[in-house]
Amino acid sequence: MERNTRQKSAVREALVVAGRPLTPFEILEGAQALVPGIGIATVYRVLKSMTADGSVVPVELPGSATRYETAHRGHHHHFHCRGCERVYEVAGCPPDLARFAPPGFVLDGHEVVLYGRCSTCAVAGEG
Amino acid sequence: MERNTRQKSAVREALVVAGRPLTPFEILEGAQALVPGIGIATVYRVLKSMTADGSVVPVELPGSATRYETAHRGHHHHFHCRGCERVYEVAGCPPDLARFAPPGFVLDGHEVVLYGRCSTCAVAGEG
DNA sequence: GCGATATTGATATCTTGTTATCAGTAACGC
DNA sequence: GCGTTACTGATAACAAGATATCAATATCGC
Repeated sequence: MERNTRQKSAVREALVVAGRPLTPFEILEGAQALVPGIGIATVYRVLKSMTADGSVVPVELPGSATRYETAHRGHHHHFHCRGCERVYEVAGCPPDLARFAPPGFVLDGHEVVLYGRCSTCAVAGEG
Repeated sequence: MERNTRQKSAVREALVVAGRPLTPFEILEGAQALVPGIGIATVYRVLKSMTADGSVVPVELPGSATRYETAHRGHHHHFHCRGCERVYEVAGCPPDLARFAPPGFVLDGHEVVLYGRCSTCAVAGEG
């Protein structure tokens, strides 16, 4: 039978607190604040089971490692900061994307990724 | 001094003929039709130099290997077929994406990826 | 509290995409 | 046509992300 462990709670909590998609390594850092000593293997294991049970969903963006976010967040897209490499959730979605599909193509999904600088990096001018 | 070789021409030709972003392996297949015996290492080498001189640009999409397309094709996006995994170019672009960026965020680029079935796979029902 | 066993942490291993190595080949200025 | 040397093909090596291994530990029904 599945057991509730401090490690699983820490992973879930790290994702909830962040409110944005995190890489396994970012999750590790967040979870270590709650459970010192937690290892990356455990993070991957927990993410795998949470993805399987649907409580967490993978977020794949161009050219970077898979991130994870809590499920049931509604349709949304992402903003990828070029300064800190963090990914943020953005509400809203361009209407009528189907008109861009070539004739005869069947559209069943889409992904929009915005690039630029988050409020912190825009001010700091870093990166 | 740089030399023109049949291999370089074959890689370029494969990209031009396809008219869509190709993976290094797809390029290899296309180039082998022109130059039997061409190897994957050469494809990578040629792509690297063409990317460096700007005649070819890398196309990174979520969850798949980097593809390459000829440069100077103007602003466009891509359609990723779930059936054959081929990626097609799509013209057009949703207007006013800046309104989706959170307050204080500076937008300097975007990527739109459409998913579904290309005309061939839509008819075949395969995948 | 006890015991069965699911889970963990450290690390080795695997996978996929890409690059380096190196001897043999071919492009091109002459 | 020749010679120099950039280029090629086969394959070993790398890199990064993810998974497997295994002894030690912690959870939870009793």
